[in-house]
Amino acid sequence: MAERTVTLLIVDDHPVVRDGLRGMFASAAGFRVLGEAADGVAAVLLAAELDPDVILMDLRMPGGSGVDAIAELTRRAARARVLVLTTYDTDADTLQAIEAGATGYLLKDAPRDELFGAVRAAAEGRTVLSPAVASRLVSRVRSPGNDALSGREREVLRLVAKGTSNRAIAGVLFISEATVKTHLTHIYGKLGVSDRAAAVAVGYDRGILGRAPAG
Amino acid sequence: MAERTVTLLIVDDHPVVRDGLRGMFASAAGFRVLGEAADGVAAVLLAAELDPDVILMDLRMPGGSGVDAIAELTRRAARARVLVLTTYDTDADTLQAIEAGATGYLLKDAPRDELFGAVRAAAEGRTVLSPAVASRLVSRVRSPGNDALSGREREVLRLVAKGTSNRAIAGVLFISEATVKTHLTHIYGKLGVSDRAAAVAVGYDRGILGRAPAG
DNA sequence: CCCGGCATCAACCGATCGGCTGATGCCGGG
DNA sequence: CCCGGCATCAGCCGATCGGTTGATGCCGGG
Repeated sequence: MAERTVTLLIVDDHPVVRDGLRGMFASAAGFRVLGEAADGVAAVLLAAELDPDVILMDLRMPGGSGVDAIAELTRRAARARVLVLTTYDTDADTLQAIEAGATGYLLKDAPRDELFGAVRAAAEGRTVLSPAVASRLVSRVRSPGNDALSGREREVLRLVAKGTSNRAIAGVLFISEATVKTHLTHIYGKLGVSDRAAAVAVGYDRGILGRAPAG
Repeated sequence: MAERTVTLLIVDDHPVVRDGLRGMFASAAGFRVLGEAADGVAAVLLAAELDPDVILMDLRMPGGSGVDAIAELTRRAARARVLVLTTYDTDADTLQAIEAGATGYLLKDAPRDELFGAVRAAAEGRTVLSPAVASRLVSRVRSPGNDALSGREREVLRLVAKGTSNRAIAGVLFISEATVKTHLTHIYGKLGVSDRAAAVAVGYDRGILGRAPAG
């Protein structure tokens, strides 16, 4: 069973990373890289064409995010298992990827052997999570949904981060200022803060706000 | 002159990236990778031992940052030129690396040929900047220091990001609330915002606040 | 049916914020 | 000397914020 060759598709917008991954799997027995893609859209097309066992995917790429690609693969009932391999393990990313259908989630600093093992496990449909991600999921399961912002709340937070007053937010979203305040009260409670500035900071820390360049 | 072999030291905490870079330079003529390091401290030691022409260095690594390593190499008058290769191009990172002595600065999504050219240029002591970094430096030179926060201003901003009120900040910093407000007025002016929430957001966008995981 | 999550809304009021107006003093550079 | 940057401080006041108290309605799941 460990002798079965696992076929791979590598999805990352960084040439260095694609090369590094290809080189790693080329030098290890039991893996075959079928192809590479630099963005989510190409990944979905190539997966349909090449039908790999496992797709190694970064989450943050220009032109369609990894999460969207995973969701699309899931929608198409693609055979491939998606193993997320990324620099970040922020809350928003982790959960979205897993909810979209990813089988595993590893950070890019994982040693080679751990990566190989994770790919094999993913090919067999087993879930592999980096320790940090596993820990975070455990916490989330213990207090489900407690700190996940609703879509509307995220909208409000984004406008707050732009410096928009409650009154102006009400105008933008066609709601009353009282509703804006209510949303903010919920946001503060979920993020464990007491004012808008701290909410923005936690929003960035958790990946709700801002977007770093592709990882 | 283009036939001269450039020797390299690769510094990055991600095995994937180190492998990718080594593979890239192995498949190109005119380069030789002398060694690899996973953190800044090891980089400084290896540079002294191997004496490479160019050091390819990431800025964010555990156990001593890239900027510190660059500064130490500069202090030791190491022969090697440092080419920063990183995921980010935030203001704080860019300037710090260049001020510490880096010869060039490229983003990891640079195509192979651009990377090769940059390494050759760095070996000759020529400065190579990615377009985004170049553009930012030009803006900085046009209005030097205009939007750089003073140390005190950064202290105030960090406390604001924690949700501390002006009055409490005054207590923490042993100043009057009027002084806190004055600092904030300066901060808002420099960051081009009108309230604390937006200041925190821009603080994150510019790398003044927060720290993302290693790139 | 009940419950929870989400979205919506109102009023009151004390606290805080930020603009605006001023000011002083120190330091380094030209 | 002057100038700019930095740090410090004061007072006034309108606007905004956030806590608190309530409320309604929709939807889906048990």
